[in-house]
Amino acid sequence: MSELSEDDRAAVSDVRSAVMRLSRRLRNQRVDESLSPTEMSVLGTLARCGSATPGELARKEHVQPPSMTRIVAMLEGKGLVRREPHPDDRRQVVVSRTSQAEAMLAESRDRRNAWLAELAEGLTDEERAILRQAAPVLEKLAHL
Amino acid sequence: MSELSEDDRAAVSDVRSAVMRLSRRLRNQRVDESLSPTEMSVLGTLARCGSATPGELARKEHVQPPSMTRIVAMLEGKGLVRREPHPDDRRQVVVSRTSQAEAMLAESRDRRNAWLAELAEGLTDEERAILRQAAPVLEKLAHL
DNA sequence: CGATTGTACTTAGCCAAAGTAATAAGCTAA
DNA sequence: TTAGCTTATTACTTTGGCTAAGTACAATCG
Repeated sequence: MSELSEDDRAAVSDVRSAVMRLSRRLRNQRVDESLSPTEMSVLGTLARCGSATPGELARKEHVQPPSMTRIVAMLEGKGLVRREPHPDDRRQVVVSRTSQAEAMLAESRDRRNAWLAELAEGLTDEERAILRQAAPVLEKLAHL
Repeated sequence: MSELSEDDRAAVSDVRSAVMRLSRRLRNQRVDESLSPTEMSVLGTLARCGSATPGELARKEHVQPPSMTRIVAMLEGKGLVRREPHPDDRRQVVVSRTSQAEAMLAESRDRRNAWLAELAEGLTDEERAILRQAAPVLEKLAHL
């Protein structure tokens, strides 16, 4: 395995504290009041995967199964997600988005523009470029 | 203000979900069992600033003053922080680290190496370079 | 000088989100 | 067929923020 430089150590330490602060702010300044960031994230995952069982979703989101059960129940209550019996295994459940969820996601994407624009004001073009590069790395880090 | 590209929008959206996932993992996989990431972050801030009042710390960490009061109380209870009266203004309090905190931080830094090394295995040199660049941008984003 | 207004921290109580433990139902393989 | 594993769920707890209200002190205005 590769050795870490002093700079790497400092960077990860900085990323760590920045991530904690950002996560707090994202919780408060969420664009859609009715959906927590995690619920939003689950809808995003479903957008990529099409459909999945609660267990799969829990693993992907790095959340315990009971939490995912709760999140799915919430989303189902809001009509954003459908729970269907698994064709082969009657223990399992298949979760998929409803058309209402797709409409909601589209609208939320629009509303997010205002917030993103405001956020982007504080960054230079160069910084935004760095962020574009960093997004997939953070994504990878989150799944490691 | 500058307009955002489609890529920028996608990047910020990805950063958002990655940050939420990472923050959850950081909460669980913390190196020191007895200290929450926020408490750790406060000690780090104190390491940079030397000493500060609870209000200053709350602003730096983007937390409400009552939360900081509780965090400082917790740290004081563990003997990691000292609360002294402000020399000029008897309303204020000056918080500073104890030598025990410095020892703790040093030990934690050592222990973090194992976790960092494991984490680094999954990243390429290029990705680590991106992370080094991204750290200050995330920091800036968290304070915007 | 005294009253009013403002500031800094604290206390008390609430809430959201995630975790653990225990349960129920269903699959699988000896 | 039964013993043991897996999946989802339910019930309860923990954590870590928040707001509102309270206390003590400072500063300012009449």
